[in-house]
Amino acid sequence: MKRHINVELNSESSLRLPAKFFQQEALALAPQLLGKVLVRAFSDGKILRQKVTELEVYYGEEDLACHASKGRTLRTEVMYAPGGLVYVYLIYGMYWMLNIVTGPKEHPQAILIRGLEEVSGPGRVGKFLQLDKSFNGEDLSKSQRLWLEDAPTIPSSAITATPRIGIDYAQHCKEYLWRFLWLPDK
DNA sequence: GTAAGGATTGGC
DNA sequence: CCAATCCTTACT
Repeated sequence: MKRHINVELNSESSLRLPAKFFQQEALALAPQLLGKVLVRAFSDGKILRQKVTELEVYYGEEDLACHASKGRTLRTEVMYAPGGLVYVYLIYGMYWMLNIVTGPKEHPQAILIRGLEEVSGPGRVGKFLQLDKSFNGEDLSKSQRLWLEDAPTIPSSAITATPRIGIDYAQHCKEYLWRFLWLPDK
């Protein structure tokens, strides 16, 4: 008798993090997101899996470094959606930045994925995952090409917080310790 | 319509 | 140090 051994198929894995996980407030979610597995599946069957090692929080219209500080525009609209969607935008005309929208509806906030196990730098992350404009608004709880899977929580002793990178214009907000790094050997 | 500048990177 | 490269925004 034939048995059902292929219960856990790629994108249908029970490990996939649900929308609810991403609907926590960004600053509470950030340390939990470190160590989670980012998965990118291609139409030819190839799959990339990398743990998240570095990220930054962009929180609310009051945060001068957050794109939502410019108000609600076509570009920032996705950040006003409930957590679990992806915010992708082009910077310096060449790099696609991967952000995860967090928090409840109408509370603009997102987490920028700056580094993976074998990929350093947010521009390189986008290139590695072959992201483009079509990923903006992608639903991580349903997508067949990009999602996150659960993994053990990183102990706080292995997490370092620093100011965010490249936001010198953000006045007092540039001092916030909203960049989080997972340093496994610390 | 037009111009300025950016959540970056790599090369000189 | 600075060019690459183009989208979004804020002006006129």
